Amino acid sequence: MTSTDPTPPLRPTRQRKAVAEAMASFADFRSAQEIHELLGDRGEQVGLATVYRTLQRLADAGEVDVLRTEDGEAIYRRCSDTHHHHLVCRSCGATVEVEGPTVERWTSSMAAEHGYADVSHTLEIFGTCPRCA
Amino acid sequence: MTSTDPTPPLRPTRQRKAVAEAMASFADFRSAQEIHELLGDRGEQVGLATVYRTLQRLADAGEVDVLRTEDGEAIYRRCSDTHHHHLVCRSCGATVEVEGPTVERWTSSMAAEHGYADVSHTLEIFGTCPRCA
DNA sequence: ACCCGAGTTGACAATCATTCTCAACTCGTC
DNA sequence: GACGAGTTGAGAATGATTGTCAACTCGGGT
Repeated sequence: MTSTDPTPPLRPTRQRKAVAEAMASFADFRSAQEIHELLGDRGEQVGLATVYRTLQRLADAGEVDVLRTEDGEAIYRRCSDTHHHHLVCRSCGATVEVEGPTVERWTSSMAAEHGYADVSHTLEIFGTCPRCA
Repeated sequence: MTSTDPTPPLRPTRQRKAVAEAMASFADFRSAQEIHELLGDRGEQVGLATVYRTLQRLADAGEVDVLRTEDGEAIYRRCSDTHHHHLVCRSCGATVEVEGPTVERWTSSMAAEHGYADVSHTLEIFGTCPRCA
């Protein structure tokens, strides 16, 4: 293997910083297009393609969570670095990160019971938050 | 209420039967396009738009499950009528329906803890099935 | 300061799944 | 056998996302 293939250099460009800042400025899930728009409002001119590329990197790096709306659109949100799930308000989008050993254990045992290995899972909870109730 | 608005008439057309049969012929998740193709192979000529429409009806009626692949494509599968989740093989797509009060309870309590009402959730488990291991 | 190559960017074209449009068609019924 | 509502299909339209590629920017030498 000739490939040491270290972390390929990542440059802190104006655009990347702008996206990172934008992501830090809201707590719910937003679509790439919305984020792009938000950048425009802030006066930070960033190409849509770049927004997509950057969000993808961030997602790969585990710095943002990606979800799919009912109609298949990808939405993003900054997140903590530990494994967790989301409790999302159907009406206003307010999001709470939740976690706990219960589900983790349950999914593992279900998988084991059927002989599945290398298990991972996705779990999202939707509801109406107290403020929207 | 003037609206008795009963089940709007649903006609058992050749196309709808064909799709229903097709859905019964496989046990994993397939995309609308794949299902359309499968119909073609079977000699049942059905328009793509109709396949989409029919799948949507079936999904609304709860007769098929819909999932989103990593890249946002919708995939369908016939399912039992009770609430359940899926254990899907990442490599061959083999699917097992799983259910249990544990998760249901966990999600409810999490929601309650944060004051969320009207809760629903989605949960999918991915892994490598025994045959693909 | 200046040069250079690799990593980046952006405008725009290209993809691709899904939905829309609407005239022609089919069912079950009268 | 005719009627009207529900259906269908071909193709256009939509909309998110990705690809293309020439121009640009960074940071490390020199």
